[in-house]
Amino acid sequence: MVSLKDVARKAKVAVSTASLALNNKSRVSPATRRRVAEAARALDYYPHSIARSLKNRRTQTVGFLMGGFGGPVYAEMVQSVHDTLAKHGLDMIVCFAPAFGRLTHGRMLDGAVVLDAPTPNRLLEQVAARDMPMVVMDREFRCPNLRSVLLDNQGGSRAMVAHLLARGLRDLAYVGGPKDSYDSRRRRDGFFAALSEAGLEPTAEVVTDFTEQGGRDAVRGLLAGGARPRALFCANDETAVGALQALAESGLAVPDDVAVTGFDDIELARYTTPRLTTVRVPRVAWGAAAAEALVESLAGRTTPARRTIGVELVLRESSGAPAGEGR
Amino acid sequence: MVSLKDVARKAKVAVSTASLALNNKSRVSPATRRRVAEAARALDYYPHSIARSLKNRRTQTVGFLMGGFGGPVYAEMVQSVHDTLAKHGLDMIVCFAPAFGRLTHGRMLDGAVVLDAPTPNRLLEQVAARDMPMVVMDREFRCPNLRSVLLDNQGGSRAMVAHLLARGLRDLAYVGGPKDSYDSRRRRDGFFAALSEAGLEPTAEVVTDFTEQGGRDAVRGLLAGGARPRALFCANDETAVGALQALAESGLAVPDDVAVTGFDDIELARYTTPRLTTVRVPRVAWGAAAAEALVESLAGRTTPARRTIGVELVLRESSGAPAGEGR
DNA sequence: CTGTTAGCGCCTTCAC
DNA sequence: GTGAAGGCGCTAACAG
Repeated sequence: MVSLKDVARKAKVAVSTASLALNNKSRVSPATRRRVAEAARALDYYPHSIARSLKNRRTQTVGFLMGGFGGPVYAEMVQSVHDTLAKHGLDMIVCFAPAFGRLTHGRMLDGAVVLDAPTPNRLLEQVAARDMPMVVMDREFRCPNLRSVLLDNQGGSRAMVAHLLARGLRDLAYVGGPKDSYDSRRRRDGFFAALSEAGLEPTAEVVTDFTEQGGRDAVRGLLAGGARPRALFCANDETAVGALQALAESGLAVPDDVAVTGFDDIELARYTTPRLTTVRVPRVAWGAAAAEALVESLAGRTTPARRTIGVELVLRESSGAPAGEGR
Repeated sequence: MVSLKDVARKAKVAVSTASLALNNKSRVSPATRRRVAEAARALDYYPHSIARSLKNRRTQTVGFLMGGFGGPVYAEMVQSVHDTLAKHGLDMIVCFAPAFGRLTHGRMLDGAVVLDAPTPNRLLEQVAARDMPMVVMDREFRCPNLRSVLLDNQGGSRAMVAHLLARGLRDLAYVGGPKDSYDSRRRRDGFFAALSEAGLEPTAEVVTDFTEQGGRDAVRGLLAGGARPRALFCANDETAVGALQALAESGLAVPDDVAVTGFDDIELARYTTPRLTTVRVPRVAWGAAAAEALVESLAGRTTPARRTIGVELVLRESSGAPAGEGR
């Protein structure tokens, strides 16, 4: 391990001078600067990030707290967060709940992006109180050092309901997600609000866990119970995929007997039979916006405490939209 | 920011004593230990990881170098690597090529797992030479501080070829991936070896970029050129999905006119029409094995320089396997 | 058992 | 323009 001291010795200057020279800081004579640079190169010197961080009180690293990359929704978004941070010279460390406290409290991180519903507000408040800027993507939260970058889930649900109603469908069933998820709750809010504004009530409501399996089971149960909605509004695509399977088993035609819609626009949505009408969540833009917000906070600039990312309806055959649309 | 010094002062002991007490190190009298613990709690003290790392010369963090989480193959594997490392008290920092040198040279990392074909061997050698243990998942490499954990790509290809031949298919075309990918090259090796051992030659060979789009274009080209293979051996699933689309466009039936096989067993493979026969890559086991190998290296234990992870044939309808198999 | 001392590698006043 | 000294927060000898 070659340190600045070694470089200084080789260049026959004091460590401080070597430091200044390498960091282009104060005025150092061109001659010494060159000697130092040369010595550094000769020794293959590389600054020790940890030592530097200790001194600067900045690690150039931000954490991304999430529940797991498992789902098809996250990958692109995480990538986007990473890339955006990288553009600003920041590294990203992926962390799950167990490590989060240690990482933040230990000041291993300069800041964090959070997308993990189970994490309690209290923990976020604690971390924020220790003066660590954060951006949350899965809840509204008013607190110093904390900003929210959220999806317009309600808007998406409303648009979807409007689409279904416009197609003349009236008996809509809601196949929902976990109540501990912000996105899930807001999607539900939008659905119910839109429906009641139209003077309607849902035919049925079931709750699932946002998985394909969960969707299949829920819809099987629904059908077994004798319900015959004209449309299933599923709160995410994976659930909708399960719903399609359950309907196929029962010999019900989609969309002629029952229309099905999802939410997220995962890749799979273009491959189901029929292809799935859904709400596109702009994952790249979402992640980038979150990262940018954090960068601003780190720079000490003031930014809106809350930002909303728009979503977009994607019409395909599962809701009876004309074939060929929605690629 | 409350430091050990504050705790020591509050507990009326020396910093070193406080350190010992909190880390349960040397024998400290129960009374002092308690006083220190209490002071720490009262002050809401948390050790500063960076300072600790500087001293210990260990960051408890390992890097995962990859090309991007984009693809459907990576998510599960990365997750598995992460979880395995977490079990050993290590954090994982995801890094892409541009940041890798800085992170390793700056000793921000204790070690690294590498899965990124474009990264030159030379860089890995440099890093290894700086005494950083690494595990590579995408190349064979003999070098101190470096071990390989690889997929049995050849075995998978051979098994697949055997399956196709057993179904009586003879005119096989190879739809390959990028030549700079280790997995891609090995899959090709296995295919050609198995075929030539059977005394056969491929009908055609095309190269793609492992994407769906690439597969579609390649197969379109193949068909436009007048080729009429009885089976398309695609070197990954995404390519195979593209191939299925191209065949559908041409009105060719799968598997009756042309059989199609993939490699990886991504989720999508169960949803194509017909469902895709492929080689299952055990992503969780693969990631875990890589992580374990790194942990062993970090602990200074000697481990085999190379380990191979087995793969498994998954028969579905696209190769004419009886429906109902392969879930 | 506890305190004193000496760094880890770097950066940054502050004199010269 | 350059060097000496101090300290970031923590740990590990070594004394007492």
